Formats: sequence, C-alpha cells, structure tokens
Amino acid sequence: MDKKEERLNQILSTTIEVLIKEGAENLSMRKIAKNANLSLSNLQYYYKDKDLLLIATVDFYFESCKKELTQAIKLLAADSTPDKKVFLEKVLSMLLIDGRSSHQTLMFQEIWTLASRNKELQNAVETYYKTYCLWMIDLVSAFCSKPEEIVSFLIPFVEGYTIVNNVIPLTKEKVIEMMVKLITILEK
Amino acid sequence: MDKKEERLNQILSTTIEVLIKEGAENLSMRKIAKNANLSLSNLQYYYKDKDLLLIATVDFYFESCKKELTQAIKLLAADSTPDKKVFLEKVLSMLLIDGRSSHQTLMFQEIWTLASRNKELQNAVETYYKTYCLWMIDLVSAFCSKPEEIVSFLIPFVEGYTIVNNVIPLTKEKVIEMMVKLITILEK
DNA sequence: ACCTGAACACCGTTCAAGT
DNA sequence: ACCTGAACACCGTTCAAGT
Repeated sequence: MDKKEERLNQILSTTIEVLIKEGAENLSMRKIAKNANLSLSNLQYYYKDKDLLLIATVDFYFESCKKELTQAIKLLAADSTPDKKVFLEKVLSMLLIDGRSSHQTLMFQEIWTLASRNKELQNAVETYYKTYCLWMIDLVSAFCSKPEEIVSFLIPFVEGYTIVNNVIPLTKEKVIEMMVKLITILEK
Repeated sequence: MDKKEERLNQILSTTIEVLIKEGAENLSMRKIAKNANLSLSNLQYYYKDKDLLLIATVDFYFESCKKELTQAIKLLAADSTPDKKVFLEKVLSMLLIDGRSSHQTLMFQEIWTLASRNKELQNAVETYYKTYCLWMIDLVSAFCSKPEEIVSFLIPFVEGYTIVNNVIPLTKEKVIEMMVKLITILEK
C-alpha cells in the first residue's frame, strides 16, 4: 500500500467512525480533518467537497460489508446440515437484527437518508442491494426451490424488521418460527 | 384558533416543507424563520433550540398521519365486500409504496435518522408505530384470524419494501399475489 | 503532487434590550 | 408575553500561495 492509498484509507475510516458516532448531521470536514491529522485544506485536496467524500466513504463501507457477507455465507454453507429447517432458522436469526443496537443498521440508516438527496449515492445503494439479492438467491437456492420468491419476501421483511422489531406483537423467536413456516409453504 | 396556535402551526408546517424539500441536513433555524416570516430570535422564542423544534415538528407530523390513516381505514371498511382476497389486495396495494417517489417515505426516513440520535424522537416514533400496529390489528381482524401474526409479518415487510422495492426480483403485482397467498395460508 | 492559511457567507446559540 | 439585533464559535467552500 503506497502513501496515497494509506492516506485515503485513513480519511475514509475516520469518516465512518465519526458518521457512526455522531451522525451525518454532525459530520464536518473540519472534524474529519482533525481526527485524521490533516489540515482542512489538505483533506480538501483529496476530496474536493463533502459530497465527494461521502460518496467515497459509502463505496468504501459497502466494500467492507461485502467482505463480511461473503464470510458469513461461507460459514453458513460450510456448516450446512442437510436439514432445511435448521438452515432457515440460522439464516433468519443472523439477519433479524435489532436496529437500535447495531452499528451496521445505524450506518445504513445514515446512508439511506443521505442517498434520498443524492443521485450518485442512490446508485451506490442500489448496486449494493442488487449484489446482496443475487447472493441471497444463490444461498437460498441450495436449499429451496423458488428462490426468487423467497428472497423477494425475505429481504424487505428483514430490512423492515430492523426498524420496527420493537413494536410488533410477536417475539423474535415466534417471528422466526412463522417465517420458516411461510417459506416452507411458499414453495408448494 | 388563537394567535399563538396559528403561529405554531405556521412554524411547524414550514419546517415540514423545508424538511421534505431539502432534508434535515440542510434545515436551518434561519431558513425556517425566513420562510415563516419571523426573525430568528422570534422563532427561538417559540422553540428554544433546533432539537425542540424538530420534536414538535415530528409530533405534529404524526398527528396528521394518524388522521390520514383513520380516513384510509374508514374507506377500506366502508367499501368492504365480503371477499377476503379483494380486501387483502386493496390493503396491500395501498401500503406497498415506492419509497423514492413518496413524500411520506422521505419524511419518515428523515425522522428515523433523526430519531437514531435522539431519545425523545425515538419515543415519539415508537408510540406512533404502536398505534399504527393496533389499528392494523383491528382492521385485519375483521377479515382474518390470527391478526397478531399477520400484522407482525405485514408491517416489517411493508416498511422494508419501501426501501428495497427497486432491487427485488418480483414485480409489485407478483409481490401482492404472493403476500395474499401467504396470509391466507398463515391462518391455517 | 501535496500542503498551507486567510477570507467569505452561512450556521446554532446566547444574551441584553425593547414593547 | 412577544420580539429585536449584536456577538460568538462553528461550518463548507474558494483561492492565492508555498514546497
């Protein structure tokens, strides 16, 4: 890794840190510069304005998410018993996260909101989710028929669950039970 | 409506307008004051700081959402044919909104993000969604058994769909068809 | 190519003062 | 009770200048 690459890495990591800790609202070029040990003008040499810095940060973040996802999928695939029910339960309990306690969900929420005002970020988000969809289809198809239907139903549900899990009447365990039942039935 | 109430109404409506048009990121006390024809200091007389203004705005917005929801539910209930399938299709096509083209989803996204950094907003969001849940349970129970399960599965799905509808493989029509099938089966 | 520092218009908040 | 205006520290961006 050469010097420039290292600098960029340092800037983007710092931006993610500040973004998670303080939110997009309280993110400032000066704060990032300070935390990354750069002068404001020097930071602006690497990223001309705040928008470009945010786009680069989101791309950088999605790359790390993809790596994590690949890892998780590998674990799931390796450890797979032939039992479909057990497999589905594992996938679901991994995906159904309480959004308020997860760094990842916090970061995604910032990204969604930023993206709603920025075309380039919207594309980055769309591209990421499409990749995510394809991987899920691939993963699910090892155990289930009609993977496209299952994924079309699983992904929105999981995304929504991170937001509203604290208000729905059923517990997480009951939700997993229900989802396994539904997926099993969906294939018939 | 007395003068004070009118002033507050004018301030909160202006805040919502600016929030939807420009996002929380670009919302400023000065901008709101200007658009609502007040001096900055006068706005601060009514809302001491930005946080208090945002909390009041979110409460105000949720109130209008509740009114809209009551209206929509009334329409659904009045026009109800005895056919469960038709009823479910109507509910679903009303709820499954493309998030990118809807003012409401834009506003909710801003609120979610703001809430992730503010305890009071979190409570406001939670209270709103709990009311929403109870109304949905009430609505659904007219036609279906196991309304708690159906709502626990419907609400997260609908929330998630607004975010990821553009990346999942199935079309909206196919999604509705699938959901009706699943709900029907869930009751058995 | 990489980095600096001053200047500008804008921001939220505070405060002392008016009616 | 309602409203004003000045002051403060902070913000993003621009720009002319250094190595």
